[in-house]
Amino acid sequence: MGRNRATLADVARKAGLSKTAASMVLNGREGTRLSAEAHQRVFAAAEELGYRPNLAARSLRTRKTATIAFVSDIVATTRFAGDLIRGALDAARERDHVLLITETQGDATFEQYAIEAVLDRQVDGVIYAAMATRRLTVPPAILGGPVVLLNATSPDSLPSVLPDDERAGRSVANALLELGHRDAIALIGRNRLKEDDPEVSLAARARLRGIQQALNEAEVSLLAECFCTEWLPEHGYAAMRGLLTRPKRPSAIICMNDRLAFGAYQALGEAGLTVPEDISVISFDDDPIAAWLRPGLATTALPHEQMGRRAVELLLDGGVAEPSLVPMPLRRRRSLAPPAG
Amino acid sequence: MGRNRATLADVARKAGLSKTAASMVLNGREGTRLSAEAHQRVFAAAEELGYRPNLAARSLRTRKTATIAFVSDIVATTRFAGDLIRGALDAARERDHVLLITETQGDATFEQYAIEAVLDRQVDGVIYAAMATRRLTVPPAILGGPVVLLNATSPDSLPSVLPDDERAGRSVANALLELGHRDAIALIGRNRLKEDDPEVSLAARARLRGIQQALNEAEVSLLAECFCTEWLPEHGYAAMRGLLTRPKRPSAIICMNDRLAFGAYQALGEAGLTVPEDISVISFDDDPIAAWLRPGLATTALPHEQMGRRAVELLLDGGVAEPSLVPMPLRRRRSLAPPAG
DNA sequence: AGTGGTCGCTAAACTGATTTAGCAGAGCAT
DNA sequence: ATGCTCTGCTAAATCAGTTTAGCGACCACT
Repeated sequence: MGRNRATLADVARKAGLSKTAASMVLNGREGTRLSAEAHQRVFAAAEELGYRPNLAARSLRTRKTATIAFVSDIVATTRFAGDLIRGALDAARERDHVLLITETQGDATFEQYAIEAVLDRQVDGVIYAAMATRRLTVPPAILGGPVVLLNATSPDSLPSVLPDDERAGRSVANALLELGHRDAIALIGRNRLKEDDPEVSLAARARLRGIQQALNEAEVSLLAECFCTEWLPEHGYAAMRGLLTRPKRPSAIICMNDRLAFGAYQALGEAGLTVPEDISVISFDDDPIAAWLRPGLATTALPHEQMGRRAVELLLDGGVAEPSLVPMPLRRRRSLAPPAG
Repeated sequence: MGRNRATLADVARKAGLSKTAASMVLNGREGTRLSAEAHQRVFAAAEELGYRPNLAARSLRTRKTATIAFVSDIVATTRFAGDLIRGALDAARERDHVLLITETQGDATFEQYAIEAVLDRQVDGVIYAAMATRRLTVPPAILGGPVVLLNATSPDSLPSVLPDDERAGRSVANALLELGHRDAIALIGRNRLKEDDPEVSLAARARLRGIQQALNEAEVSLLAECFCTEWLPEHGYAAMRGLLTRPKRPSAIICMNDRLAFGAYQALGEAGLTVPEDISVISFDDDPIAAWLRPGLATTALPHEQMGRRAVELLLDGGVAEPSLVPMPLRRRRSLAPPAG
């Protein structure tokens, strides 16, 4: 890979100057008293030789690598991970940095390995990302340098980036209230484990809190709440079927995520009901499937790209210790309508 | 990040030996005549000091970084990318390597930047990956070192990894033939552009060829073929609606990917038809949605994790120039049944 | 006694950058 | 003539490893 590259010494020789001079010119050092002509000659020589500095040599000396580690539990394999990484990649490129990606797969041995691998490579900082928004404890080994938590918080009060699920909860509830839904709103996706254990999820609790705040302000209470052991389509399907056996049919459904909503759609379709004429549906995440459903599913988007970007910004540009909340925009699609009758 | 780490000199001093001796022992060099006792002392000292070599210093000398560049057009943001990356990550870890990830976003400037960034970091090799299986030309700059194409081929006859779409096409057609479908099989997703331009897609042509081979062998011809401008749910939906207006209703549908099949399901649902009793459906990709559909969608899985793994293996363990085809396993799900009546 | 070979180990060069410390020459004042 | 400052530049150290060349002690053989 790229042998015979020109070195700084080559550039200096060609410019008829010392390595010191060449180094200073190319790094744009202030306060050196090198002549304008010397500058010219160095730039010309570097250009002509296609000089690119050897970063291994540079970082040996400076202890900077212009490289950020992106360590995640399992995020790189999630449907959403791409956006997290893309945002980070973009922000890193803008700052002339590059991303070293590793995955721990939630396994302590792998984590140990990943941490050592990135520390050995002298990365300038670590982004520690989680798949599910949650609280976690970071391995002490990486605390020697800058760390930003992505989609996670920790007891160590490190800078962190989280989606603003609580506000998203309010948006979702308000979207229904504005359309006139009041006494027949049902919720699919309650889950004690997710709501109570911050190491499992922070999103469930925050979304729920947001929804309840908005409903309380409007003095509305939920018609029904369905508990689901997981947030997968099959659970949304089962919950929706359950709701349809009740005496009073809901006018609108809030699902805790899009996959549940997909399941709900399936149950509604089988029951011969149409969205949104018979029932409105709204949810969270903006999974790609939300746009594919017929009609399109209104939802609040997890701003993964923004979050990845923000994490890099906090890491390189410096950031505060309190969590940085990234807004989740409401995607209005055709699954919303005023209540029938 | 990791200041005050012990250096080789520290280890050597503690062991009462020279840096040379310490280096040789720790690298397990054969043919040095260092005593067993010297080995002991070095290992003990390294262990005690928690010594980890500085990789910048090492690679300055050896020109090896134990780092692989994963350069993709836009793959890192696709739903499937995660698996590609995970496979590569796993294989890399097993070989004590790490992945540097960049994206070109199909933009020449970004590509230039990405290539320079990875070459500057002296990576040991490059995996050049594409989102859609296709032919492409790799930037000459990276040809100085080992390169493997992932999900792509190039005119340069570089080692490459591709899914075996043609065989998948045969599996798909055979699955239907085995169930007794013959004269009422329809195909959704023909697309001249994808079939004819290898720089757009290699998958479309290969899948089609496989399907036609299997049908020809059974002396069966397709009832209908629907052309789609894209392979998105809405196009599958439209195509399926079109098929249902014809005099003879198909007994089975082959969709060129799962998103089309999802659209087809939607149209079938609206028409009050059930899968698989009225119509069987089978497709390609094993998008997560295939498992979420009701009934589950039979499909041939893109073996992304395997492919990522294979790419690293070819890169580090050496590989041949002809494309390495990775089988696409058939996922049998409930969307298949013998033709009605 | 001299020569050659093996054993166990080390000094020093080398990789390619950054950075510190300082030198030669010009200009000016005393 | 001397001392001082300023300008424009460079030699050499440094980072932390790997690698080359070779040294001294000991033994065996002629």
